[in-house]
Amino acid sequence: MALKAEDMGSLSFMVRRTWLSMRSAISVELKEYGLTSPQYATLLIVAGNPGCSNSDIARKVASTRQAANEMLTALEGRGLLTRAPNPADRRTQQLHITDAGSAVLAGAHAAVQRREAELETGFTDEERAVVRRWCETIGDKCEPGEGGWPGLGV
Amino acid sequence: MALKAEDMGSLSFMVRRTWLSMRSAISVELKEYGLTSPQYATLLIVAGNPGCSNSDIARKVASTRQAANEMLTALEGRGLLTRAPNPADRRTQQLHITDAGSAVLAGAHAAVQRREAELETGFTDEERAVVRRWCETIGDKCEPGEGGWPGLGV
DNA sequence: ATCCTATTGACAGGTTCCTGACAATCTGGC
DNA sequence: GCCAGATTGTCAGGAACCTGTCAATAGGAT
Repeated sequence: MALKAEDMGSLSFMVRRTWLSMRSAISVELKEYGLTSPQYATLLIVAGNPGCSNSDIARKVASTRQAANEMLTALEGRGLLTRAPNPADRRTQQLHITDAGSAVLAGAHAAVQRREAELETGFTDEERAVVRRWCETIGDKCEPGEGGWPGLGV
Repeated sequence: MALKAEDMGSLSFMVRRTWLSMRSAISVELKEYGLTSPQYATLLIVAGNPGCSNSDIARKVASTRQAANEMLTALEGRGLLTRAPNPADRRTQQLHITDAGSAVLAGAHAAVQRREAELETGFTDEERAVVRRWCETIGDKCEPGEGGWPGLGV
């Protein structure tokens, strides 16, 4: 089935709108945990990658070191994660989630998983796989320079 | 093929990263037109919907009236679009793209279409259709209240 | 040992989003 | 005609992104 011209208004427009919609919907779920979508995602990454750095976070979400820094500063300020100097590299800080952070994340994660599962009902495993491959591939191609990402997973 | 648990870190995380990546890549293309991705998308909507309102823009991109207002204020300030009172509804303003806006948009659109076509190489028409339907459906389900969007197209 | 390039985290200022609130207006029900 | 609820655009303040810049550090080449 060929796509109509007007369906191709803009790919990035389509993705942006999907993101803004999901962010709003997920924010409703996260509100009771005092988190926003980006904060939740950041805690998820740190929990899954103990010892990772500010730059690692920025790379994983395809944002800037500055944006990651601000996010981490706020989460550290709330006691949800800690930053410690990396003895092996004095430029770098190592991130670890705190007990408080883990507790918040556990509840938030369940809520987000439930809501996202709802959103994706009606799609087959194959369709879901196509979407994931599309997102990963497109994201890779957007990266400046060679090679891919450190993986789609958090 | 069943998806692995770790592939399901978070759907919204995946979409967010795709958006941030595309935004960055498209910004490179738009730079010479003095536009950002959101500005480009807004001009595209106004060009395709002469007379639409601030709230129409907000709905079409799934953002807030305030966000749309700020975007439009900036574009109006640069002479790329105009706002005029709507004689049929004194609450509402009608948006129209200017000649300067159309000129900028024409060049920008060609550049974005080219780059987005590059990004999507390697995907079949069917796969592209799956992604579009996924985005539209997910976005619809995120909307509070009943019914769908005013359409995916701009 | 020196030097160059790259990387890191942070600062400053700007853009793009948000929530909450408000006044003006519209619309439908009574 | 009146009124209640909804809609619109805007204000104010905050969160999440960005670019450009800088100092400190790492690592490889010489």
